[in-house]
Amino acid sequence: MDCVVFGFHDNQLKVLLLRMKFSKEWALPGGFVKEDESIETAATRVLKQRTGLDDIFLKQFKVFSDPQRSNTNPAVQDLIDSGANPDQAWFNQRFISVGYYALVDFSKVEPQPDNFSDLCVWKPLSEVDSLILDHIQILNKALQNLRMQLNYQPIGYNLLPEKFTMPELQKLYETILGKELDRRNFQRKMLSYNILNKLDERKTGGAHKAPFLYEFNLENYQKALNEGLYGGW
Amino acid sequence: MDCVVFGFHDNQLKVLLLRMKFSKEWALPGGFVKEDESIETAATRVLKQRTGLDDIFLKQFKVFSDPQRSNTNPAVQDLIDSGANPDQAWFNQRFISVGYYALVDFSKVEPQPDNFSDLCVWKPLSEVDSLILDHIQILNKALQNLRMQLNYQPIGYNLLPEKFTMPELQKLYETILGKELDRRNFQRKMLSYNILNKLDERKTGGAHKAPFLYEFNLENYQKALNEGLYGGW
DNA sequence: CACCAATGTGTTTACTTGACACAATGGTAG
DNA sequence: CTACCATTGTGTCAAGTAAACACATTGGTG
Repeated sequence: MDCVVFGFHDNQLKVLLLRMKFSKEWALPGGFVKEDESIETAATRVLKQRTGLDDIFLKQFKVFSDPQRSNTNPAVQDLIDSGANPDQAWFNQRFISVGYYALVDFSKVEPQPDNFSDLCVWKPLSEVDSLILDHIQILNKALQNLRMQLNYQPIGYNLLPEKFTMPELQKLYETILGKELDRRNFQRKMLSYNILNKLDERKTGGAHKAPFLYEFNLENYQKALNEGLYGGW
Repeated sequence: MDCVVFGFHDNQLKVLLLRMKFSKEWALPGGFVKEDESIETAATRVLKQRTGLDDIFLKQFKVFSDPQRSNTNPAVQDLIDSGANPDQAWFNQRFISVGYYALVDFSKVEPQPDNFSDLCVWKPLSEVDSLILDHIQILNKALQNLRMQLNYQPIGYNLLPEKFTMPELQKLYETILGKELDRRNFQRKMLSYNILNKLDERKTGGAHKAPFLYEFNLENYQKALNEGLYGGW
């Protein structure tokens, strides 16, 4: 099980990455599924360890099962190094991995490396180049799925603080999509989904006119997650 | 790996099911993933055996990993019965299954039972009630995903013959959705996707006015599969 | 050979989306 | 303290899209 953890900060989409102790290569957070837990449970458990957070938005997006994806594992030395080693050959067998992506509130995460790594940090997407194994493919596929999700499901809860402004939400969308949107049309479209509650507060502090704060209407948000935003037919 | 194979016949959506030799319970086609193949390959291999077809539309939709889903396997007797048995305890361990759904041309399928089953037949969705293990949940989740797919991806290739009429395509949509659509609006919307080639032939034989035949424009169809039908943003 | 169910095609209307205008606000620079 | 201005709040208009509906055409059937 491997997780692509997305966070939003500095008007950038960032991913949580680990640096392997030995090879100093970068990797996605992940872990093995225990005998008595579901994969969801494993993902939740691992993410709790890496970020300190419970209740993370998690979406399973693909199983990676190419027989060649892991049979020569460059991280073997790290694994051995970290003491958890039964037998080197064990690590060099074929593994199947279920890919998840997670959306989290950047400001609430406290990154923690695991036993195989010495660093756990946020990296802007643009600065990610090479990762161990097929992790770069997992990352790309996660991003593709995230963009797809934008088209028919709501996004933002778990990625933004509880209260946020319309411009912040828009920036999030623009960042994920990689293009700019019209401010007024965005607001109209967003409001038409009925997943937002407009609050009576404004966000002060920034220069310029203070924008209103919004929060997600969790009931409708959840409904939209299940049923999709566009009826379609 | 378990597959929900959908076919369209008699204006009904049907699923391919197997009847277990011993317990006479119904099950989805499935199989184990070999050491040296990907899960896709395994699914393709098993479907080739069950249906005789290559090149089937396959979509991975969910991994089923509840630890309780299979640890008391009602099909154990069938497995033992069929000779392929190492050790009864082996079958009673915990299994994880990757769910796929497949869309096939009903008329081209030649159903073949596997080693554990004595029957392989099409069942209308409405007549499916109980299946072994969590297969009924797998089926329901597949159906839910199929309906979702209808909203943002084209469907029909693999489910219909090469040449088909607009009313046939509409019936397919109506069947999957479980509701009726306006004939004229359906046609306009469908044509606007640019995934159909209108042919100069008509389908004769039926009573009443002979409808035109269409075929899918594979290039655009494939593009629409990848990019989705609605830009969204 | 008239009938009729089903198909091909078009129109009208309501609604949605895209492009853009203008007033209001709240720090900031001078 | 005040004019300034980037940014936000709100609205309008035109173009495009979708829903509802009408009518002529066709090809077996009785």
